[in-house]
Amino acid sequence: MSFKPKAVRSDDFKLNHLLASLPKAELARWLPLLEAVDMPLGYVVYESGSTLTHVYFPTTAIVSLLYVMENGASAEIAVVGNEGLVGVSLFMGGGSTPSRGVVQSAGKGFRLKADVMHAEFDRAGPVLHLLLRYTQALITQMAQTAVCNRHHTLDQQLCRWLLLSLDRLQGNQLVMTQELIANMLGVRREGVTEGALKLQRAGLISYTRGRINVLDRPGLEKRSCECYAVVKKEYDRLLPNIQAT
Amino acid sequence: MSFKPKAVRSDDFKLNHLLASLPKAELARWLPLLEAVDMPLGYVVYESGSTLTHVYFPTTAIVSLLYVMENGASAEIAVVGNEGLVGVSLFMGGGSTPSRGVVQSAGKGFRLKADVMHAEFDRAGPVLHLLLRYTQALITQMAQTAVCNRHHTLDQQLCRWLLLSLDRLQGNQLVMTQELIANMLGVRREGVTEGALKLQRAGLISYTRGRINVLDRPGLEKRSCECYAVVKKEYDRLLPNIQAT
DNA sequence: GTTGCTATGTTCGATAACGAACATACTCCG
DNA sequence: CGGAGTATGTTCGTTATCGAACATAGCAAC
Repeated sequence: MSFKPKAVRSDDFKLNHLLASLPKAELARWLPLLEAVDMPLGYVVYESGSTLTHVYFPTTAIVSLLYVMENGASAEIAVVGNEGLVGVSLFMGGGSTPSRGVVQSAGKGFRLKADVMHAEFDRAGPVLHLLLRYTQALITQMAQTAVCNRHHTLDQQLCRWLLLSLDRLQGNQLVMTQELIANMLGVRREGVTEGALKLQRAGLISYTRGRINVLDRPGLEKRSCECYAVVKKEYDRLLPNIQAT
Repeated sequence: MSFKPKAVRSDDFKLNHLLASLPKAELARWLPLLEAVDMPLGYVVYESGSTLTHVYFPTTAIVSLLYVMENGASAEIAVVGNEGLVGVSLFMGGGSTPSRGVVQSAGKGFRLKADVMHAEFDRAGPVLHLLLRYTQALITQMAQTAVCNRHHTLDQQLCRWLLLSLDRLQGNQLVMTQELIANMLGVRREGVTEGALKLQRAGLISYTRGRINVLDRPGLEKRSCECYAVVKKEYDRLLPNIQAT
């Protein structure tokens, strides 16, 4: 029996929408090179300023891109789940970026080595255009985060954030503490508690110790600011083959 | 005498750092296709959701990318001057973006038609990598804007904004009203007045009716939040051939 | 020089979020 | 079952910014 390096054997990769939408030829090239990885809560996918060694394609995990300031405070810039990929700076140029990628909801994913990614990108084929369209959608999310941070209330932003996370998960339960949410939004934990209480009292969610059940999704959308819809619409426009979970 | 379509005759294009850093071969192709344009204050380079017809390379003008909300409030996402280009969504994919590009400081620039840009991009040569590195720098600016909007005071943001604008101009005078600055930052005009007064009293700037003179640039940098330096450093890293004005 | 417009300055109460301190309550583990 | 650790709830004074209203002052056109 010969040694066989780890390779993708299941169809799990299809859970990632970018991987699922690859043309057959590229998929055939990628499959032997994709490495399945566990992405536990808090795992740092990449560190601010460090050279990226892989690009990650989450399937069931969610990764937050966040910036940590000199004084330790942080703010989320964007969130990436099964709709996308973590590490755009690898193919955009530079190979690093002044933010951090942290797993915000535990799960699995796949990764591809940097040199493989570069080679694929340099083929200048359909993969390039797919990745750039994804990056454009990510840019929209970042831009909208900036706007949202400027103008919208914590309550609105909480709704937006819950919806963004929900879109990247199966089911309607989020496993995360209010403390974690506060860190992502860059606000105090108490503020999240108050916001969550309002939502619970209104019957939109219910939660206990790190488990949030969304009971009324349309209700959340109503309470959210426009930012959620703007971003969602832009993802759908730019990546039309990629359906929501 | 045959008709000669308008073409670039002066060396003004070199004022734009991206154009100046083009390899000779690409420059030769581009020169006959570059169109010199006036960019007056308030000129809308592109509108939210509209299909881009050109990519703009400012030389002496500054363009703000901003998002206008449903209720009319606005917030700046990023600022582009002679270091870059307006209209990345044209080559990133989609051809439009949910923001608006507005001339924030009058001046001149050059533009290139969409189909020319696409053709250049598809050559997958040095131009592609240059444009993507620029886009990566722009992404950093957007991300940092999000962080800044979350955590920093109006006074700090005002300093950051003045410095960002100053970097994109020759000289040390900014021609813009406090009202305009307020619109860009997404704050009240009164807030800008108070911030500007503090800076004037501290001897860092002096101004009258839409003309701001920067007297002490290092002083401004000290009062600014870290965001300015982070963004500047990233531009320098990603576009090393491109010097500040 | 007067009139009108625009830019800047000033004030006041209202509000959203902060920072800190502390109270409760669930759940896991022994 | 009981205790430790963690998650959530509550309160209070403080601060930055808002929204609105109004005052001053430079500049331009007649």
